[in-house]
Amino acid sequence: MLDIKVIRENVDLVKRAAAAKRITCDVDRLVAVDQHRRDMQTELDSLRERVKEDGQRVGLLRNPKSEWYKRAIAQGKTDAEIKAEADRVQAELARIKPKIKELEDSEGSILQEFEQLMFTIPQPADPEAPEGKDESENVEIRRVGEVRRFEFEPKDHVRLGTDLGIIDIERGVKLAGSRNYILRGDGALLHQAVLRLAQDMMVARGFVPMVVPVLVKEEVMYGTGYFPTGRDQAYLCERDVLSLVGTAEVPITAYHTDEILAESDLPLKYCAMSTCFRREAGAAGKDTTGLYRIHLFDKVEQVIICRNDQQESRRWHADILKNAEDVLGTMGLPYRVVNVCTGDLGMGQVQKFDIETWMPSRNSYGETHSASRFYEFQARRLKLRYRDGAKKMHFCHTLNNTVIASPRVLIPILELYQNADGTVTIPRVLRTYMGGRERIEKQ
RNA sequence: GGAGGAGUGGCCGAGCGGCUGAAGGCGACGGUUUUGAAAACCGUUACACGGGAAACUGUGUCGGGGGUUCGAAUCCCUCCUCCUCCGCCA
Repeated sequence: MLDIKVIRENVDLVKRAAAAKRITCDVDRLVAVDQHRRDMQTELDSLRERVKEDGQRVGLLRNPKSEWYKRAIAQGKTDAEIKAEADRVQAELARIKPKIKELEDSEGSILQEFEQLMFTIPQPADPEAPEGKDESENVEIRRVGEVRRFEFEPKDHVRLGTDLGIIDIERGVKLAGSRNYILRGDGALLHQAVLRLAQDMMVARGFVPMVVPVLVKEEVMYGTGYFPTGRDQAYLCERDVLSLVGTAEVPITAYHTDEILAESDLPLKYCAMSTCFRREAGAAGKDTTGLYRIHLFDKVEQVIICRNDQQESRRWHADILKNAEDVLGTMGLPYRVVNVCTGDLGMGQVQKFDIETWMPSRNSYGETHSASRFYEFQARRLKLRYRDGAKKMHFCHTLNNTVIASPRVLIPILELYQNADGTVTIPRVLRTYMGGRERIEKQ
């Protein structure tokens, strides 16, 4: 959400920014509705002021003990005259009342439209985000790690996992439909191992671990920017008006909703491991094989809430990016970092770095992490504020990044660490979570 | 799920139809005093939207929504949340 005052004064800029993001929104309509809304408020305010003042007068005129009443008597008015005046004013007010009600009703619908339009205006991208139409124009920033060359014919993770008895896609689909899977034995353990490793690293870096709701209220989805635009990507529990989150970013970022924090509280660093639910609507036929694009996965997410300062926000962005890179680094996985172009940015993101990890079966880097900063876009929607030393109120800045998402990350792990005999060597850092074992063998 | 009770400012807590955005206390902040600190005393201490260059000013907000009334924190309806008891379940 942007500040309506800023939109009013920068209509062209907002339009251009939306165009750069390839997001359609009706800025002109918003500005018109805003004007309408303000006119209406002015009118209503003055009407209400009158009701308030005159209503009070009625009370005083009807109260023989009031100063007003005594003064009127002193001026030579009779009780009957005073009563008549009270009746007159009261009758007049009674006539205004339906008019106010009528105005209030139309104000309601205008406010509603205003809010809806506000929700569709994207946060302008930062100048550091490259201009581009879609993900094909993302810009690679760096590559880290050696891509392994195989001296034998490598298997993809599905073949490998199926042969080892640790991945069972067929039965996953039997139970839950396409894009579902079952991990068993060392597959299940490996999944939990990477999550634990990631969480332990974050805790060591001062992030507060949390366990959060994954079924949340609509306002939380709106607040974080996933609604209304991304509504079709979410599983809804309509009977209860709750939505399953696609990431723990949602509940963590919304944690301090409606609060006014102290500047000294900031930055707040949180992480949470949670299950993530995604409908993958519109992705039919895309990435259909294996554990890449699935409806349900687990993820450790990191979120930072910091002061309203773009430079500081940038620094934390670099920080959370490094956290994720370190997780991949410690597991010895080769990856590259990509600066996401404007056309591939979401509603509220000002800049996003994706980390893509090398996946032999795809013969390319595949996205495993996504680090975004929002400036105050989410904070405005969530009313997430703080007071500075001079007691001035500001919206916070928010940022988030994946720490690890599994089973997607199991793709590079299994494929890159496979051996000619079909076994998989367990990366050293994961062994403590796997009973100290060195390899995964057929079960 | 059934029966009761309760939701007021950062916190505690008054108010139960009018001049109450809300007494009092605590906390926090600023000041006086002090070598410094404490104590004491004085003052300040919500948010949103609108108007205004600003000073300032109008409106709304006492869990949410609706209603009664000239006028509602106060009365009525409804929803939500929390507490207690009973039932059920992990």
